[in-house]
Amino acid sequence: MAYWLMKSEPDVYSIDDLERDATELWDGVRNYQARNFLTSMTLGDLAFFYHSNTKPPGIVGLMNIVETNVLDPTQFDPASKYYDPKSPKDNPRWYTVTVGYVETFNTVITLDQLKATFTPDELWVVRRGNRLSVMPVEDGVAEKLLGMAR
DNA sequence: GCCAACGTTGGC
DNA sequence: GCCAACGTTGGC
Repeated sequence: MAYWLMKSEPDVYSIDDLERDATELWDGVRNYQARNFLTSMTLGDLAFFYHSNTKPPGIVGLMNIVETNVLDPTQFDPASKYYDPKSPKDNPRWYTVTVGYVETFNTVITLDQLKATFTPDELWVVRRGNRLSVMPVEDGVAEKLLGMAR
């Protein structure tokens, strides 16, 4: 079982939205490196939910992966902001996962705390200028994060 | 295949 | 709202 970190702007989709919905198709990722991480996820993997573009940014909870290699339907929807007219219908570019709600942490693990605890090599989210929205988290780092959250 | 222009992300 | 970082696009 692997650990991941996935970002979302809470104004767009938050941990509270996921708690309400129970599961959600994680659509709209349009970056190849992030897509490759999504397609390498397996059932039962756990993912930290990170709120970006908010005050304070940080890890707010935990999700699990309940469905893998799901076609992202928004790539074929001209009305969607994630529409990708260059994605071939017979060889779609964008696959993702369905996530399930696991828990909301009692306190946000803020970006400041993350920077104080982990090096940029240990946790990519503290890398300067990092824009990747899906990234792996090493087991040891994940266990430390769970300890900080509880 | 290079690289300038452009668009987006995301912290501050 | 600003702007640094950086991925993508498109002209050549």
